Amino acid sequence: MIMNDKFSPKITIFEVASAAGVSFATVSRVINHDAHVKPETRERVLDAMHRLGYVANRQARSLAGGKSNTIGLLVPDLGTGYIGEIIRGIDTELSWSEMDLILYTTHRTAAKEANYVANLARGMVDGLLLVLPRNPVDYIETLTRRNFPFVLIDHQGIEENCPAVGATNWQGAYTATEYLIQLGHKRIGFITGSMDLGCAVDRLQGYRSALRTHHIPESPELIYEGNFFQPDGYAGACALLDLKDPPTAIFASNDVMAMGVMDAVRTRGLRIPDDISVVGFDNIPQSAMVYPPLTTVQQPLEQMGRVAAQMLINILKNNDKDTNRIELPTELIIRSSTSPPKDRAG
Amino acid sequence: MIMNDKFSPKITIFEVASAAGVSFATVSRVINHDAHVKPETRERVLDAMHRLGYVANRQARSLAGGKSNTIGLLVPDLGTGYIGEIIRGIDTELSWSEMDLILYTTHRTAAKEANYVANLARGMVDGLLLVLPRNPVDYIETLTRRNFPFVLIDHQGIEENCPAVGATNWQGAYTATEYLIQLGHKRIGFITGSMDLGCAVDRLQGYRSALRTHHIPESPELIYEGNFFQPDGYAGACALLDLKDPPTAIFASNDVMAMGVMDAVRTRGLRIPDDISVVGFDNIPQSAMVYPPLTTVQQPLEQMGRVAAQMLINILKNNDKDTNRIELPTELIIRSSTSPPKDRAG
DNA sequence: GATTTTAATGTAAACGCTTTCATGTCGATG
DNA sequence: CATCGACATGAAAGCGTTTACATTAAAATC
Repeated sequence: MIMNDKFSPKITIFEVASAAGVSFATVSRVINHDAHVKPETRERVLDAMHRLGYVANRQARSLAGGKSNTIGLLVPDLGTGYIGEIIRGIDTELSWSEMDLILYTTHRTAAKEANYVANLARGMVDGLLLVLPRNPVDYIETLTRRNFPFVLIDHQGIEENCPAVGATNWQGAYTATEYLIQLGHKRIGFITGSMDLGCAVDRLQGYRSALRTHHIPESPELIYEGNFFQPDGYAGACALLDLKDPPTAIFASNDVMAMGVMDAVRTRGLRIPDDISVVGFDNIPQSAMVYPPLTTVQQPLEQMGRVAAQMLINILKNNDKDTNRIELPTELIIRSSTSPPKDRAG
Repeated sequence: MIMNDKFSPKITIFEVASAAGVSFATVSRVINHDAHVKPETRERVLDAMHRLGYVANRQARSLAGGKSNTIGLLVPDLGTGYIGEIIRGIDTELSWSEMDLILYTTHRTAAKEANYVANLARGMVDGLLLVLPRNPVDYIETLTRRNFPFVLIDHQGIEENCPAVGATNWQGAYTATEYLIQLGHKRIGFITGSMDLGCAVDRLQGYRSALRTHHIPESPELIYEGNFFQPDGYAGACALLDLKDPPTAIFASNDVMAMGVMDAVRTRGLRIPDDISVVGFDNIPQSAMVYPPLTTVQQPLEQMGRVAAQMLINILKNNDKDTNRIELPTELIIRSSTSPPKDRAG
């Protein structure tokens, strides 16, 4: 039954009811898996529904039932594939429930973000999934007070405790930095992400801690503030390579910037990893495809989406208010963009 | 006004109406930009709405008005960034109208696709945007007969005439092939996409036509049937390079497969472009970032999304049934993965 | 100034469903 | 045999809008 045209004139519960010889209320009960329906009756109704090609009207259900069976997904943009991975996870998980997904792109505009949230929370959707929220402080408190279900994805707040899934950014950056140190690097450049994002802060902290642990003094000039975009990587690498005492390795806070770094390094006629080691963060699909393949810290993006969706559904179904922050482990993926520094190798 | 809590108890048109001292019908008129409202009254209502933080209930509007102000977007998946670009375009265009976007991922399952379409067309959405539809024949006819608005994106049907936006795939492949021929290549390998997709067929035809035009005999063994995924590129390249008389250039039907080709070529210890030239199709963001940067045929993905959204909105608003297939021009982007063949260059 | 048009607003009936409450049926109980 | 409960079903009241249709007020016509 692809699409039942013969019956095109709207099939409502009324039609189904009369076809099955019951009242429309009974049909509604069947739809909603109400226990108080005789199995035989249920069968008859189900059969009629099938025969007529009945499809429930979602808006009507929402209006009457007070829930939309829709969850809202707010993302900054869709450019990098980073978000795509997360959505894939969400989508997979949602396909088990009967929920629909409404997509909103904020284009990194904080105002738009707050506005969307305000509207959505007024009944358009039953729950909210917020990816990489810009400044959620604006609305999280309200959402919480209203008891409106939501889950933050990839946001480490300094704020209160609320449902969120993230990755162990600190740990990931720490491990990667330590790896570089163990290769023999002493001067390691770092390019930050947008510092208004918790994950960017955490990564920087991880880098710093690793240096501290290994008694390598931190040089402010080795830290370049970027914004998670590729040109920042390029600019950052240029700035770092222009230092009198340039780094032998550069750690970019995400893969996209790392690509920019690679570009800059190559432009200068330097080779990766022989002259400069490069490390990224995220493990987006193309990081394996660039040349040389990028050593990076893997974020379990798809899994993050999955887990977030599960959490939200759980809150929705069981009104389980106790779900809290979950951190998924990152993993260092060693590829070919890193090696011991030249002077030491030689 | 981020979110008006003081008034949290549901604000409906009734509340607004009494606050503005008018009947609720008038409020509805204001919302729907009805001409028959005195400007002064409209002002008063608008003011009340703003003060109370009124947000219209979408489900109710849909139910009563018969339209959902939502358009459905059906995509195969979100893995490659290819779709992301298209969505970006759609999203941009939609942000001007008041439409929402519901996202459905079919995971390349034809059955799921038909099913979604069936459901959606029954009132959940006002119109449908179908990206890279799998076998739309199943439902296009029904959709058309029902007069349900939809636009196909990136699908060249052999079928009847219906609203669609695509790219000049044939032309793009022709131009790229011709470029390789002009570089001096005589044996050019070709890796196809999924041949159940119109665009894949067109690209193959473009390749063939270019050969024919330049009187180069077509060798069946130089054509490898792929599926648009990276491993197909790898496998295809291996097969082609294993020929007794291997090609001096390989043209993959999309960038993702071209990456696979590059991988295979490097694995064999051959150099790009010195030993083998590689050309892709799509110009996805990472094609500029791989090494060497990939020569490819640019598809105006973002623009395709934009145009498709415009078309749909146009159909929706003006019931303009005359919109038809639009083909956006492709463009050959020459980067560093191509050069004259070795024997001739040497 | 009485009458017709037109503009502005109000009234009430859908829209398709969920859900509470009331009704009816049946087997079991005293 | 009358009574009680549990279970199955029906009836009806919303849910928050849109949209004919009806009404009123104001402007225009003669």
